[in-house]
Amino acid sequence: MQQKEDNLKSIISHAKEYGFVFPSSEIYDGLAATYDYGQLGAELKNNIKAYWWKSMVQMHENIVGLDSAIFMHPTTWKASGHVDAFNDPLIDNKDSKKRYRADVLIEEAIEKIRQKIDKEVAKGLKRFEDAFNEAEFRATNPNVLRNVEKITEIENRMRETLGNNDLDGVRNLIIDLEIVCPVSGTKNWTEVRQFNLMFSTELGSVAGDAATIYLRPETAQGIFVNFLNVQKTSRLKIPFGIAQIGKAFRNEIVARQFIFRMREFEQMEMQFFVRPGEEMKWYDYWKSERIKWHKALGIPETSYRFHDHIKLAHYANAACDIEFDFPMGFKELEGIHSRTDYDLKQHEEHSGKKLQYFDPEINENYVPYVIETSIGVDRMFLAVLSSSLKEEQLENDTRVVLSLPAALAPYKVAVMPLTKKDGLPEKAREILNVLKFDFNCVYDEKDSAGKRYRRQDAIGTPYCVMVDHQTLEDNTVTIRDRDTMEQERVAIEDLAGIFTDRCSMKTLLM
RNA sequence: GCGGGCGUAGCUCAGGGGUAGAGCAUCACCUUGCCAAGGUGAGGGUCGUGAGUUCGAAUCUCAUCGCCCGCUCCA
Repeated sequence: MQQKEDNLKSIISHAKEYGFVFPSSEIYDGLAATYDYGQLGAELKNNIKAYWWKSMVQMHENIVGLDSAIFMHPTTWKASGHVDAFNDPLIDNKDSKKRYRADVLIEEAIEKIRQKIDKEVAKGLKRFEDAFNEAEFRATNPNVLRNVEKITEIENRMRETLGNNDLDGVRNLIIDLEIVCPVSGTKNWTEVRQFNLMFSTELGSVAGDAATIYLRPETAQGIFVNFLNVQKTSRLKIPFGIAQIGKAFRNEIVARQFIFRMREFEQMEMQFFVRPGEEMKWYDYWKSERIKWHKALGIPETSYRFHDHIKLAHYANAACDIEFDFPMGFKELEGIHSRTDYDLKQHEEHSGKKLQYFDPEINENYVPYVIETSIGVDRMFLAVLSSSLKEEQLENDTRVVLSLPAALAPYKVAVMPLTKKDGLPEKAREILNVLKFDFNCVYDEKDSAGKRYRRQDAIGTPYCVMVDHQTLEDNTVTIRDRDTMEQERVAIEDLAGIFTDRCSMKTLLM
């Protein structure tokens, strides 16, 4: 574990030192669990997304892309179940360690007062028997009135504090009511925390006139609400898929472990619509497709494993994760879920619109079933980065090398002149100016050749082109390989072809 | 949320009441010219932030923010 801890630490500092990932707003001491991608991180992240997009959208005739808005109609989240499932103010009792819904505790306290009133009424009934007028008693008895007033006051406070999201107010109410934990019997309460996974904001700039809307907690719903739009305009027939890459936001209680769990993160999701009854076939298909996508990167296969869900979410009839061996152990990298027709049916119900497909093959209308593949871009980034960063023992020293899959590397080629004179820099720039149309290249002429190689090793550049004196004579250069450290001499005119063969996405997709 | 550890230069860290340090990195010049760490010089830190104690705080105290780990939570 110590080893693992050190691994994550060294990844974090390497990521910062070379401009992959910075703590966000660092000059203001940072913002919890928020990170910015630096100059190299942005390249790597873009390449990861490009690999996914190419493989999912452009390599499949029956999958198309989508880019839906982060803001969605609030009813979307009612339909998806997110509003109800994650909207509770919770409070913990420090002694019993039990967690309660704050509003339920208060309501129970109100209920107790109600019972007091009922007792009072029962007492009155006993006393006056037949002459008892309950309505009048309730309207006049001082004890009852006092308790009714108390309830009204509590209810007002509860409505006000919960409505304003005034969690301290909710806690004060619990303290004032002297509510005790049913288990421990103590009043040793934590703060009240709003366990709503969704971030909310207001649409419309006029206060009071504004509607609360949410930042999407998953990109999937943008696909579901556009299901018919896409299907009708694309002429796609079931089975077909809609893929999307985009930001999602979850107000996690504990966001941690570097970029593994952030409150703002990016997802790559694909929803595959199938005929009901055929979902398990496609579920298995996508399980094998997705693991293939990962394994094509050349990361050791032992770094991956499937984890089948035993307890299924309310919407799923089968689900598994692809787990990756991160520095902190095997954790979820991608989820593959058979979501049934739950989402589309929910949206039909809440919108009143039919979200069905007419299947000409069987001459039937139905709500399609859905297989979802959902992978976190940031997690994929961490997976690639952590599995690539190595310290290698050489004969007389060590080198830090980031053995990124060439197609994902920020720079594909570093072009460098052996010396800063004799026209070598000019020649090197000439080569770079041709290559840069097809490959992200970097130029470096400072320090010794060895040192420059090491610098490129540290940022994962797979190839270095060295321009030397022989270049001026016969238009050949050497290509130095990051992983083997070996060099080969090739003609300048062959460079583009060689790098295409070795660095393009095609190498991963074949 | 609880418990533990930590915060000093871009990175790794030393220092521990009396004017801010090292290695690497960066920049300039020289040297060398195919696997880093040759020479000379330079830049860079109000020691996470804020209060307090003190003649004096990076150092002691408190609070706060942030990071890492474990538990918890989430799925």
